[in-house]
Amino acid sequence: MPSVAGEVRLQTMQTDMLPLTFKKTERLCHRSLIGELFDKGVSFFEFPFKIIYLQLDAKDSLAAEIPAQVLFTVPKRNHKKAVARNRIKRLMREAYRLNKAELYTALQSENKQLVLVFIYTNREMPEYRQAERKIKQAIHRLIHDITKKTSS
RNA sequence: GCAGCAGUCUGUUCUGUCGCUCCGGCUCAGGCCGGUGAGGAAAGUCGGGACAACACAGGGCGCCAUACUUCCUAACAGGAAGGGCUCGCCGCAAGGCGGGUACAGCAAGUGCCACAGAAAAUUACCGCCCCGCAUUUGCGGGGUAAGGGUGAAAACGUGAGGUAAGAGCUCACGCGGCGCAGUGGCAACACGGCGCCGGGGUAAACCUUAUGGGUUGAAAGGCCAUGUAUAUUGCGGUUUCCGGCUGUAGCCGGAAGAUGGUUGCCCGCCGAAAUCCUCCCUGCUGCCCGACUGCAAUCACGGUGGCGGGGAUACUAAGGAUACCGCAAGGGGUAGGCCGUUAGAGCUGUAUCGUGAGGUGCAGCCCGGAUAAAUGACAGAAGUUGGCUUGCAAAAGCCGAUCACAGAAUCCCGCUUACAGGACUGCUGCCUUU
RNA sequence: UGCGGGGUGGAGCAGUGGUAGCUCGUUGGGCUCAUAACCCAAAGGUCGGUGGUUCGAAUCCGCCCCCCGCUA
Repeated sequence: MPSVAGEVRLQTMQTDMLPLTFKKTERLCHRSLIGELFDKGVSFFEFPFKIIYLQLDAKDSLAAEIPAQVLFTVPKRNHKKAVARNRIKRLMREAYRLNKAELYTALQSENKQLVLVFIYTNREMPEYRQAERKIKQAIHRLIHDITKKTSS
């Protein structure tokens, strides 16, 4: 029964410490911060995503209790129709929302804050499951990068 | 029943889990509860408005747009009804039905009409006819536009008269145009009558006529925060003359009137802005002292205004200071918030008026408001549809389709374009049954 | 959001109603021992699409598609 399996999966995730919400404070809305991110941020590819992130040093812009602010974007060049762009962004956001807990705990343990952007670079429409897998991989790599930087 | 054409409407639903936007309520807070949430095209940005800022006595020219009539509308290049023209089908015909239509004027002027052709608009190559000279084919002058050929298009058509040959030159019938009055119609127009005329096409060629049009767009605009921009620099100016009143400081009227403004140009018109007179110390008092956020932005310091007190200095409009007005130049900085912003040419129902687009009345309802931009993801079920299997059929089972076009960005009315499938209406044709 | 410009052989561009052209490139031939240059010749174009106006449209008009640019 796939329905039961799906519900079980969600219930197990609910038992985690962090809730699965995705509020406005977790999204990157500040114009100048976005500019700074694209200007100075570090980037890597996890096909079909390009991820750019920037660690914030002082607590200048973000509120203290928020570990990270994120932004999802799809270039108009690859997807001409607004419907397609909206859908891809929604899928990305959903995958991030369900898998961000690990990143948050890692950041809190390192006492760091982060702004990051996911850019969808493929011309094809994504499958949800595939997108979720790739975003998980990207988050793992992100955690790896952060912890390595602090240790070195 | 099927096909074609034209038009109208609709365009997936339910359940569970986890989420998002806005609104309301509760909570010290994390958060919780309730409600709410894409389209017929939200698209293209092609018309027109609302709204906003700036501008604006008025007239002429220019520029842009529109173009059968009447009506609808806030308005439109939109729509409705009607008329003309045209195409298709049916019919022997009269006519009927359906589709299309940028449909004012070339008979106001100017331009253009390749090639061909004599000539593309004051035509004359071949031809026909007359006269003169040669008397042989021909040459010269004139008349003519019926015939020939060219072309997309050749100077009303047919017949008769007429003539040297011919020609609307004349006549009959017909076709078309203009004018006049008549009948029907609100009108476009239709019908028949009289008179005159026969002028090719092209205005999606310039143009003419009529009508309309201020410019810029929510990145408008308002408030707040930040910043040295009310910065700074240059030029010019904050009047002159006349008359009257009169308290001699001004007031009233007229003329002139810089830089300028008025839609691109011209005329014309508009067009005038100001106060003060040193500095220091001190008391009381008012205001400012971060928009947002937040339960809360206070006090003090500092700044500034008012009313006082004290001290020093100066002695009166020559001048000085600051301020203001217009034009030109002008490097950089801020990149945030709130309002505008969603109750509206609104939606639903109903009655009524109208052929119709639509109008009016009554009742009920509140129905997105985001801003790197919410309206979603997953799972299941139903529906639709395609394929396969079973079955005479009805139907059943399995597999598939992330199930048409597509996502609000100030709002509204239209137009245009995209659109799986489904429903309905009208007309035409064919077939079947009665 | 508001607006502007453009689409013509393989490439870059002319052509504003009357037979679609130029330069480079391509192909064939010549010249040369050979290549380049040079000379001669040839091929190659639904003029972005689709309707309309006109005797006639790349050109004029409507609608649609695509590309580029400006506006913070």
